[in-house]
Amino acid sequence: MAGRQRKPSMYDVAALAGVSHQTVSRVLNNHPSIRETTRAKVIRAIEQVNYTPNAMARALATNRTHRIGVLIDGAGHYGPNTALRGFEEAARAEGYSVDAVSVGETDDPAAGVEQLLLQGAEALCVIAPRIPSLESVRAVMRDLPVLVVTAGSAPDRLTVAVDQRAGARLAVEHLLALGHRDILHLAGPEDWLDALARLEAWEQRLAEAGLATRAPVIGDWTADFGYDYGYRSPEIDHATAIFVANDQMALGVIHGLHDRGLRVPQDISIVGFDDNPESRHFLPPLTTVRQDFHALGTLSVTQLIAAIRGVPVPQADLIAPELVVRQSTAARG
Amino acid sequence: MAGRQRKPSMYDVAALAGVSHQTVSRVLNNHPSIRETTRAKVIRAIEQVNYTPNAMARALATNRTHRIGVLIDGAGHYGPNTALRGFEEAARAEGYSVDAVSVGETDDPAAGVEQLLLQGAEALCVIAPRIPSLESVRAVMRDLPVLVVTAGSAPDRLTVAVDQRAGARLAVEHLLALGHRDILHLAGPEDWLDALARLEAWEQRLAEAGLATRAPVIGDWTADFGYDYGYRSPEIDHATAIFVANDQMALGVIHGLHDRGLRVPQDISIVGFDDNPESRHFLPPLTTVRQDFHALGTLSVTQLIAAIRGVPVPQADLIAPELVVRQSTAARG
DNA sequence: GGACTGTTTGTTAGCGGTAACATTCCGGAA
DNA sequence: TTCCGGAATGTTACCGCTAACAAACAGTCC
Repeated sequence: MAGRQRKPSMYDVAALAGVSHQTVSRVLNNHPSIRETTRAKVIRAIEQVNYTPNAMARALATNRTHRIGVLIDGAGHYGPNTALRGFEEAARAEGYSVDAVSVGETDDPAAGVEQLLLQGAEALCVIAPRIPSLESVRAVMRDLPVLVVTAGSAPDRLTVAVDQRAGARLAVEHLLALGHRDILHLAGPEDWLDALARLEAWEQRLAEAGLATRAPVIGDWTADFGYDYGYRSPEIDHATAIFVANDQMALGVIHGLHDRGLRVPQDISIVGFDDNPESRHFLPPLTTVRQDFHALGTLSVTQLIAAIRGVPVPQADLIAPELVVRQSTAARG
Repeated sequence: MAGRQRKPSMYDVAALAGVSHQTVSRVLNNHPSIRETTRAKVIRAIEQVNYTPNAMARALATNRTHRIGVLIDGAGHYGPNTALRGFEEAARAEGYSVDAVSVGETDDPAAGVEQLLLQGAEALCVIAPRIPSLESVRAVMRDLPVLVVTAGSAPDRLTVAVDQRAGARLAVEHLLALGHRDILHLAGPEDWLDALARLEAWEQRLAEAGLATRAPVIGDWTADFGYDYGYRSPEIDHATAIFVANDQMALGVIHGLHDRGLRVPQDISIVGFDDNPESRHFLPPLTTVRQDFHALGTLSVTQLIAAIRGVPVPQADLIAPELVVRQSTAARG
């Protein structure tokens, strides 16, 4: 009801400068045919009344909001959060503002999408998506550009991703090269595409090496889960290495193994995924697969803005991940 | 120029339902005097054309955006990020959307504030502020409600905070009780109010105990910095305990001490601050001070919305932090 | 039956911009 | 001087909604 205090409008500026409101508009939009003296007058008036344009009114008139919606899963985790920061930064540099909605396990992603549309998003970006998020976005794909930041094939939509499969293979190959033959996998939640890709690549690489794989354990990304797994899981007794789907769980696994009386890497090797800034300071420092999350965000903006403009976008190559070898892995004892 | 595809408006709905556009508006806003049959007709029409209201137009007409701006420092860190999630969640529940701008070390916070205002924020929240952010917000305090999530006194503005001083005292007292007398402090950046509060409380508590304090080292919140400090700092030779300003740095410190040949807690005790979800899985698990960041965000929303409505807001009490004792601290050897 | 309620609906005028068209201004060519 | 054409400015309409007022339509009461 109340309404905030009214701010000066173009008409106030126009009156003060002795011109029409449209002239003020032209000055603001750098229209070519404005006399230099007029422009100066207007600018002075703008400063005098401390005018700022009203983005809502402009959006209404132009039918352009310059706003990009981001639906983000697991915003509390390092990877998604870092990607979001990169996205935000790049978008701002291009004159777009971003409207981010984070969806948790229990939230309905469709509600998030709806909110983004209500706020007038011109395009949508889905970061680190779980399958439900993907589906809730499918319905709007014909109305506006949608980009998904994730592994997984995508014939119909835009995608930007670090190559999860390649990353997982790097991890497994590293362990194979060290002589490990019984390599377990502690996976991420099964409704996360990235988790799925890592799991599949692990299975596949082991199959290629002619090794049997045991059923992976499905975790929840948290260190707590990792601890439980490391402390209790019976299968660990027979294995010499574990490929863990993210660094946080890996930290927990190391802790759990420690409490169980197993030493890393002497008794068992651990490889993580992501390369969080903290991972190099675990005890022992964690061998892991680095992904450039920030670049992910930046690249997403490039693609989405091209799509908004209607420019044909070359489907970006997958970003290559990188193996970082530290002390949590060693040759099979 | 281009403009997205035009979506159906109230007029389209009105025409289809055979009523005036204003009646449609009334249905949408739950105006009391609408005949039930009419409401049904309108709702059916809304569904038929798949109408969604245009938030920009509504904002223009009402001069209300229902948007809250958040300026966030250190969005990459656990604490601020978690607070932001809590804030976002609570705001959405109240029917507000949040526009978050994250400012890094090098960014100009004033630019962030300006963007938030341009987007029509009705109120501003500053999370985990460094001093420059606070100053850039001071200028707009008379135009709209501003709330700062931080320690530090605040006669003029709204504040919500975990009691940093109390937290730091808990940490120091714990160490004193264990018999430590030479307690170092690795602080956060000096332009962070929270870091400052922790540092001052450390100094003060030691002074009260009649103990001398050595000049604290100023860190940057990162584990890398903590490692360097733990590995190299000469003063550590004389100390038996270190109070570290956050958990990430504490992780690095433990690593650095380890590489230096010092054992935690046998040779030296470590207390952190924040209680990140990972901290209980450090080796050794970290004794630290827990802050409820999520509650911080929720509480902020409550206060800001009250302020927007013009309701007098009782200045909230400081949220009490909690000491979590784990294995990184032990009685003085 | 007519004036008097209150409920339900319609009409009109903005909110603050931009787009499209109309107009004025000006220097140069005829 | 007159006329022309582009540059500079003004006018009007409209984007999609809400607020304020006006109108129509009951039902009540005397």
